[in-house]
Amino acid sequence: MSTAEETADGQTSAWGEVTPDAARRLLVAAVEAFAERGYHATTTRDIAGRAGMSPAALYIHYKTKEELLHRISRIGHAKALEILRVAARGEGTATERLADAVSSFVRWHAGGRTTARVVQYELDSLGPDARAEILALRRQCDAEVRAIIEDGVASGEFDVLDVKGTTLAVLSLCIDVARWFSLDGPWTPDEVGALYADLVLRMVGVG
Amino acid sequence: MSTAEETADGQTSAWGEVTPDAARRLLVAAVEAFAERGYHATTTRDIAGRAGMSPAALYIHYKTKEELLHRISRIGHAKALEILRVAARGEGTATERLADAVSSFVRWHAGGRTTARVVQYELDSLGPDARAEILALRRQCDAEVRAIIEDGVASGEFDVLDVKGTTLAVLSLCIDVARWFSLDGPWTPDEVGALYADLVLRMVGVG
DNA sequence: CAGCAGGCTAAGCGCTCGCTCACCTTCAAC
DNA sequence: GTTGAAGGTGAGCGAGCGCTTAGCCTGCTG
Repeated sequence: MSTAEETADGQTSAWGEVTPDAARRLLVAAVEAFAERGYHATTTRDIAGRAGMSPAALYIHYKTKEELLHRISRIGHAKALEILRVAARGEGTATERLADAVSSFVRWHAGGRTTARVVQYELDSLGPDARAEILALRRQCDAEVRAIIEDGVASGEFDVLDVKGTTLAVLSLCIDVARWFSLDGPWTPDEVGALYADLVLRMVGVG
Repeated sequence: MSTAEETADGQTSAWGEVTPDAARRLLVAAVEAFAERGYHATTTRDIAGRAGMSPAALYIHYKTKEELLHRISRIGHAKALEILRVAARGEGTATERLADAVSSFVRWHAGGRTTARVVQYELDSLGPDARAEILALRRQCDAEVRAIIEDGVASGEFDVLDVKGTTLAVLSLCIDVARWFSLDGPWTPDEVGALYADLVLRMVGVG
């Protein structure tokens, strides 16, 4: 195995920042377990077992099971925000930037749906403080998409009745990909990304 | 209290078919608890407590905690399917029927989001047999929406590149309403229904 | 009134959970 | 070669879980 690790669903992980090695293995194991069964149905024994360690080893690197979820959520949301930022603040027309944002955001949710599922659906299992921190990142994601749509409306590219509602719908559509997407299904992440970019452009009145 | 019961989020329930009274109270309590905390984080003691009964009372009316989820899922999916059927098989053009289907489906997810959340997001907590039964209902929901879209394509009302993918996206958009909608937010269920019907018509190229 | 079936509870069983603790190994520093 | 920090284990604690059981009310039947 090289230094670039692979998760079960083939996504090149962004967990490189997590050290030491044992802590990263535990984190990756937790992502897979949480995605499969949900946070509450996952036991610390299961996580440690997947990482090839004893149950007690988990507590050398993490204070609680919830800290694992918190770390996963923060890193995952940071990655999602980065993807949207790059697209939103890139060059090109609002149309091009929106298509870019949607297709790359959807590709991330489809290709890394193990991570995305945890990040998007296990939020409520966090305590109030951690939850508030993550919700702040989420609001920033919303702001990036809204900025593109507002640009498009201002330039006359888009025809949108309700900017806030449309922004929410676009993000909602992308996020829900993590719920239904499967690599066994008929589409690749790239294909869903392209399809969704087209659908979203129609939603904002392009074409 | 009248015979028409109200859940915490103000939805007039469709639980009238559940008898006797104690069994219905337990079911409504379970819906609320599952929606708030998720199936695995909900205890049978919590459900019984919300229904004003002792923990043991639950097992007079239901064999297991999972049977509660199963019953909720089946009744909820049947209701969702009925909503789509009425819209899909009503009179009018494909455009009118699609708008009707989306707005009423979204209204159900928003107004009864307590129920909808359980129905749409706790499916994986069911055992294989129950899960398969519910997935069959879900496929019927998909078929109803797809039929409308195919009608619209055939009549020339719609311009759709990928009927299967667009059907999935439409349903996905509607379902995700249950995740984010809140009565404390800026919209009523009716408003979201109208907004989403407009967005979906744009997705299928009605313009 | 006695008999009894259905609905309910208090108590608690067996189990697994998140988490801890006493102890062991490895290895770099001196 | 000794030491001490870092990383790991096996055993197990207290708590809470889903679920059961013995027995108690209540109201209908004869």
